[in-house]
Order: sequence, then structure tokens, then C-alpha cells
Amino acid sequence: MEYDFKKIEADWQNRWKENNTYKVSNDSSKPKFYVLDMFPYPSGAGLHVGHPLGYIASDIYSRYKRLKGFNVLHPMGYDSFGLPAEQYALETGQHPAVTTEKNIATFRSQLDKIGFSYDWSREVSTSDPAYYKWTQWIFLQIFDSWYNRITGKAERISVLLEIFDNDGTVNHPCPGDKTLNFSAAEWNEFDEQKKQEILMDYRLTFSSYGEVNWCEALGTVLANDEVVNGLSERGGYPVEKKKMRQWYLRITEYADRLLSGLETVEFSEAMKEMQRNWIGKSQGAEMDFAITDSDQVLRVYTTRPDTIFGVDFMVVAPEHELVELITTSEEKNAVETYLTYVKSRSERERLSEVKQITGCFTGAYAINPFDGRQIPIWIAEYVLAGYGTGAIMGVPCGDQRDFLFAKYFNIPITNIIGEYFNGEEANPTKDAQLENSGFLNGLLMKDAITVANDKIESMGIGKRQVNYKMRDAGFSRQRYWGEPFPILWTDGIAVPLDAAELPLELPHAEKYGPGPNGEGPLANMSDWTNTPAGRRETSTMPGYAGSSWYFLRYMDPHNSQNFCDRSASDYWGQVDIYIGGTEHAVGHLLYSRMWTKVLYDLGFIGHDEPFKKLVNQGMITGKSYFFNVAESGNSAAVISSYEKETSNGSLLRFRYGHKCVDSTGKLLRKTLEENVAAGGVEAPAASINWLAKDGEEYIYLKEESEKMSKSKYNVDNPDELCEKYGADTFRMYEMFLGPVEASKPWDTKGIEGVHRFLRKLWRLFFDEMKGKVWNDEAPTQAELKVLHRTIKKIEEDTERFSFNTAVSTFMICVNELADLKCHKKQILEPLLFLLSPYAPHISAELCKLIGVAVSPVGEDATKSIYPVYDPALLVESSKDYPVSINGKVRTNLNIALDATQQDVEQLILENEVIKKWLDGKAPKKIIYVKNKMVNVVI
RNA sequence: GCCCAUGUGGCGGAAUUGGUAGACGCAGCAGACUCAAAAUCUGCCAUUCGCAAGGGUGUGAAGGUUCGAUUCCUUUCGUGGGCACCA
Repeated sequence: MEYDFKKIEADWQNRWKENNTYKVSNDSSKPKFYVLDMFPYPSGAGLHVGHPLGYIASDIYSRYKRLKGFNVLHPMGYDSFGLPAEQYALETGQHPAVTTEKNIATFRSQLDKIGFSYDWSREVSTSDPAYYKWTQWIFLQIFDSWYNRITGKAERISVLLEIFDNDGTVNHPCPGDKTLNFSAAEWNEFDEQKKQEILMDYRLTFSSYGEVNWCEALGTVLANDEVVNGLSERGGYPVEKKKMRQWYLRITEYADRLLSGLETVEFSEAMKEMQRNWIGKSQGAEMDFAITDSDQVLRVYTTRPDTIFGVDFMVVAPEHELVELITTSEEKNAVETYLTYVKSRSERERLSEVKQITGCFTGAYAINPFDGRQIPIWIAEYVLAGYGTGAIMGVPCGDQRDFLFAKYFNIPITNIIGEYFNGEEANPTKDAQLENSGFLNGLLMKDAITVANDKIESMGIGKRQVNYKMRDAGFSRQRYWGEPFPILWTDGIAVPLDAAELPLELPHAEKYGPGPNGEGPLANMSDWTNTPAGRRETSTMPGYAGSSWYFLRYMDPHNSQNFCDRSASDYWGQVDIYIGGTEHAVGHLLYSRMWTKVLYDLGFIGHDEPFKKLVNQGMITGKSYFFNVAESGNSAAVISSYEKETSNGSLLRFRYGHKCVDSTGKLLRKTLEENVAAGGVEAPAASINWLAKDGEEYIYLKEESEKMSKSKYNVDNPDELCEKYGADTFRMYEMFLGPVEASKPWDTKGIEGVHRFLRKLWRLFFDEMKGKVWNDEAPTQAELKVLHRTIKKIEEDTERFSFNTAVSTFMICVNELADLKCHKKQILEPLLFLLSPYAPHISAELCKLIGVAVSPVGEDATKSIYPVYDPALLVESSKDYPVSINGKVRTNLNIALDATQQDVEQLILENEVIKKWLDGKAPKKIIYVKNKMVNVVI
């Protein structure tokens, strides 16, 4: 009887499906556990071997937790709105709904082959109207909310109306318009339109004008990714900034809670740091400077008010409104030239070129309020209008960028930190004693910050100010394939649809091109857009809308009355383990945290952080091959080796595989020589000759690891591996590659070893010649020891997500049992239970064949059936200690575990090897660490 | 430029709290079984000196702390990832 994995795996997968084995109930006496994968975007390319890495890890953990007696929620679904489907539709005319459905079917069949224990009855898909009905509904709840900074939470707009009626804005300054100020009486005088405009400046989802990348030639708005060097990636047309009406998520109101919430969750430090940097909270001060010959004031934001006497110049952003007002007539031409230059630069360029210093003097001067010094005001592209006040004070001795700026434009540098400043580079220290600093002289800089702030505030020229880097999140896209906004525009007022009108379904489209005036494709459908009650919003929600709350829908997926019943969310609570890649660090993970907090504030759920613990899976990279070709004059010649790549700048680089694939995308042959010989590869350019060596044609390929992608010809497909080796082998091999968190190159070479292991396991039960070899004999001490050591290690490794070492532990165990010729059911049965989360099919089959009462992969276990290790079996009375001389191991010595220092010293001094090294001398010291080692110091 | 991660044999990796570096697997080499192949089994497998016994060196590099460092500290180099020059 041999290990027929194909039959076994098909049998068990069918059985699980027919019996609904992994269907989970919201009603259970067992403790709950929620294990979640980041759901995939169902791309047309299907699943590659990188996808299942996280899914296998979460499946192992889910199965493990079930054996431990938990009621485990382990769902899967699809993030099925998105740009690729729309672009595909533009190219082929196929409706995104059709291709999406097809892609989902492909994903599902691929996932099924790997033997996951998902509860498919809870599957969600964000483009399903039954799902996005609730995305729209939650949008409306957020729209109907504002952030009360006094209570520190989201509240209904009706509460704000009451506040305005009684007090006006006095206690609740407007987050959207800082200049807004009115009394209760004034509020009541405003007309409806004015009131709605004001409310929009408070709402947590709001509409406002913002800059987008507009491409006139394509008639559409482009994402940053789609703009290269100021030109559209598609077609190379010019792209300009254009102000358009957009929807936003007022996530900045949650900045502090998003920061403090990080303290309550188990994310990796790296992940928390990324989020903190993104939020970018800084404590500083805003300060006003008078401007010579002007009644304008220059307001700057600084985190270092202690350096106020070191200010040698001011810089304002090119977009700053003061630029026009303060530029002197002498400088007008230069400034205009500079502004034209800046306009030609994309934001990407402005932000990425660090080396090049540009700027322009306005001719105006600000006055230092403390010493009356005149400070020149400059414009420079490195200052952005959107952050702080859009103006900074330049302190060259303390800030390197300011230092370089001053050097470049020959601005004299004031030194306020004495010998801490060497004139060669800035020193950003806070520990220097201040000089040349008026009332701050002699103070340490870090103490001077408070003193300076107090002074600024008492003089009434500024105040302490907390700033955040984070901006409000753009929430609308001029696209078709997304959730329509449940909003009607009437007389410039955004009127929300009634909940009863949801879902507002996406109308069927025949064409997907952009609408007029930069609007999305929906603007072309006048039947849908124009309603008696007003005009529909024609932009759609961004990709992250649906993914911001899907973890809640899984808890109660078929509820048609509510997005998720409170009893369901109270039962399941937080996601206990969330597994996915780091690419979502600052996008999805921040948005979903914010949505959760809003829903919590409004009383819809009982927890305000969605994910208790986050595990980041590493990327599996594929191997790509490149070759270089040198151009020499008019006729190109092939270089002899890729090593020349760095020594010659005029090399052309080619991706091997570009012409080496057949119509299905499969590599035709493994080596370029084979391809050339078979005519399967074309020379990259007609004039290229392959360099001959010893009369043979040859070329060197350079191997590089890259993210897997169909277009890179480096994709391996899980189906083929499951077909060839079986799902159990595939699962264990992906885990065996290395730590889940690490990114690693994909290589199928090692898969044979894992497959051999499973066959070896099988032979402990059945022999090809002898048939059944397992028996009911009583186990020996040695066999029990092997088993219990394995139980202990597997449990520890599984708990800490160290699945690669767990696989190796299984291998060691099977090797040892084979050496002991142990075929005893009493040993093997618990081993199968341990193995079942990792290799569920073979474990299930063997359990059935040896007659196990409760299957480890079954649904009928009512309590924990995970093997429990017996520490008594692992107790040893002595240990082989490594004995080192001056830290170098020289010999081993078996010593009783209860030996005392004296016992050990005596044993050591009697030992021949040690005697030789001591050479008659007495040791200085003998270090004996119980259960670890012995070190003799000479 | 800034932030984060990471560096161990031919390869993937192990060493969980400072205590025998290289577990486990791949690849390779030698052998057994076989008419042969596959499968399986046995042995070797960081490097260097040595017939051997036994030494020397070795976790990117250089220092340091320690009886003892892959692990802690300082400096430095390489690689990968992120970024919104954020004042």
C-alpha cells in the first residue's frame, strides 16, 4: 500500500466540502479565536507561490487552535474592486464584473487544491452589491459624524447642530477651515447652503477641492504611479496639477488615537514605526514675523524655537499666498522665472532630488522680533505648502539642509552654538549652550525650547502647536469599477441617500472611458446620473473602502438588516491574528483602524482596534535572469560577461525570457543556448553578433531575485506543484523555506526533500512489500521520549509562528522513529495529531487507516484533542557538558545534573584532556553553569 | 538624504534568555541493493595544516564589554524595503 497523495487529497477535500467540516457557528461554548488573512485582489494572473505563504501559515495556526479546543473563525474573500479590472475592460471591452467573477473562480479552484480549512459559507467579495450596500451605509454613518475634540470621539452631526444653536464655534474650532468663527446667533442667521458648507468642514467624510494629476490628452486623472517625469506613463502626455472636487476621509482627526492605539496592539516594531512616521506627530510652535514695508505677517512653524537667534533666512513654499504680496519689483522677474520652473516639476521630482539646491530671493525681509534683525525671505521648492504653515525659518548652523542652502546662496551664517558648530556642516544637537542668543544666552538648547515658547506666547506673537505630517485621505476616484457614492448633489449641497435606498448599484456600462470635465465614466450615463432629486456623485470610492471593514462582515456575512449584528461582533471581537504583507503598512492598516474607531465611537461595535496581533509574511521572490549587451559604435556586440555591467555605462540590459516564452507564457527552455538553437529567442537587436568563445556560441545570464510577476517570467504556479507532489508536500515545503516573516527566493529544488519525508512517514505505517507494519505494541521509554520531545517542540514552534523549525522537528522525529524501528500506534497516533495542521490530508488518511476515534481534521471534537506532553518523560539525571578552556571547547564530560561546584571541579581536575591543557598548573577559575557548560580559566 | 530590516557553508536556513556555530533539508561525493534504472539504505560534506592523533581560523569588516559574543555596545561596509526634502 503506497502513499497515493492524489487520491488521498481529492478524497479528503471532497469529504470536507460535503460535510461542511469547517463551517463555524457564532454560537459555541468554546472560546473564540479569529484568524484572518488579508484577502487578495483576484487578478487575472491567478495565484502564484507567493500568495499561499501567509494562507498556509494561517491555516496551520487555525487548525492548531481548533485542536486546542477553540471555536476558530477562519474566512476568506476577495477585494474585487480595483483598477486592473477596469483597465482590462478598457482594452478588451469585457465587463469588469464578468472578468472579476472569472478570476474569483480561478482563485477559488487554486485555493481548494491546497486544502485550506476556510469557512467558505462566509465568503465576501467587495464588488458584490450585497456587500457594498454596507460599505455605502458605513460611508453615510461617517458622513453624518464629526470629531468632538473635547470628548475625543466621533459624534453625530445632530449633536454639532445643537452645539451651534447654543454656543456657536467657541468650543469647537472648525477642522476644515481654521478661520471659521461664529456665534449661536450668527449661526441661526446663515441660510441652508451656508450651514451645509460649514457642516462639510466638520464631517469625517467630506467633499472639498484638492489637487490631482490631470492629463488633458487622456482626459483623465492619474495616480502618482502613472506619472513619470511629469508625463503620463501611458502615451507620454503632459500632466498638470488641477484643482477638482474630491471626497476625503478626515483621518487627521484620529491622528492621536491612531498613535496611542499602537501601544495596545501586537504589531512588529518596524510596522509601528512606519505608522508613527506616517502620522508624523511633532511638537513645535507657530510664530509670526513682521515684514518690512508691508502690513503682512509671515507665520512659520518650527520644532526648534530655541534657535530663533540663529535664523539667517526664511523660506516660503512657491505656492504660498504671500509670495505675490511681498515680492519686490526688482525681484519680480526672477521670482516669476523660478515659479515657472517649479510648476514644470512634478511633486515627485521636487521631493526626490536632494542634491540640487534651488531657490529665489523675494526681496522682502522679515524682522526678528527679539533683536530686530532683518531676515531675507526666500522661495524654495523644498518647502511644501501643505505642511505646517508652508513657511520655515532657516537655521544654517543647526540644520544641514539650511546650511547647504545658506552656503549655496552665500547667506552669512550666525553661530549660536559655539564650538558645537565647525563651519563645515550643521549640528542638530539639543545639548549645546546657546550663544549670541539674547535672553536665551547660557541656556542648554533643550531647556531653551520651553523658555522660548513661553516668551513667544507671552508676547502674543505665536503659540505652541502640534503638527502632523499625515494629510486627510483622498476618498474618491474618477473611475468606474468601485462603490458609487450614495450622494446626490442639489444646489451645490451633498444630500445623502436614505439607508432604505441602498445599495446604490453600479449601473451597467458599455464603455469605460472618462467622462467630460475630468469626471469619471459614470458621468457619461446621464440616465443614471440625473434624477429628479438631483445629480448623482459620479466618482467612486477607492480600493481601500471595501477592505476597511471586511473583517467585520465575516462575523455576520448574510445579515441583510445590518452590516454586522452587535452580538456577532461582540462574540468574535478583535481579529486575534492578522496575516499579510507589509505593503499595506500605511494604507489599509491605517484606514481600517480609523473605520473601526469611528464605528466604535458611534456604538456599532465594542472594540476600537481591529487587529490584536499582526504577522507580516515576507515576500517570495522569483528568480529572473538578465543579460547585457554592449553598444560599440554603430554595430552592437555582445559582451562576454555580465560582470562588466558595472564597469561600462553603455550596456543594454535584457530580461531573459522576453522572447523565450510560448503563447501561454511558459518558458520554452531553461537555457538561452537552447532557445537560440531552437530559434525560440530572437537577438535583441538585428546588428548584434553573439560573441564566440572556442568556436561556441555562449552568453552569461545574471540571476536576480525580484517580486514575482507574470510580466517578469519568474512565476511558479502552485497548481503544478500540488499536482506533482501533493498539497501536503507543497504546504510543508513553503513553510520549510524559512521564517514566515522573511522574504526569500523561490526555488523548487528542495521540495523533493519534504516529499521524501512524507513518504518516510508513510512507511512507518505501511511497507510496499509487507503492507501493514503498524502495531499495537506498548512503547518503550526511548520511543516515548522521542514523541514527547516532539510534542513539546512542535507546540512551542507553532505558537511562535516558527513553522520552518517545526517542519524540521517533524523530520527529526520521523528519522528517529525509523532508526528505532518504531511502528507503534501509541506513538504514531499522537504524532499524526501534531502533524495534522501542517499536512492535513496524509494525517487524516493515516488516522482513518489505523482506526482513530476522533479525527484531528474532523468537526466532531468537542474539546481539546491536542496531545499533551509529559515533562516526567523528558527528565534526565545527567548531561554531556561541553568543557572549554578559556572559552574554547576541548572535551565533553558527562556530569550528574545535581552535581555541585565542588563535584564538578574535582571531575574536571581528574580529566585527562583537561590535565594536558593545564600542563601541571592550577586553573584560575572554574565556571560551572548548571545545564549549560563548564569553562576552565587558565 | 531620512527611516526600517538584514548579512552565518555551494544553496535555503538552525542556534528561543550571552553558554558545544552550521540542526533540518537541498545539491555534491563515495558505497550497498539491482541485469539496469527508479526507489531505498549507509558514510562523508565550513576552511586550513596533518597519514593520523590533534591543532589553527571562521557567523560582512574593525574595535569593545565578558570566564565565554552569531547574540550586547561603538564605528563601518554591503544588500533589501519604505518615504510625503515635513522644518
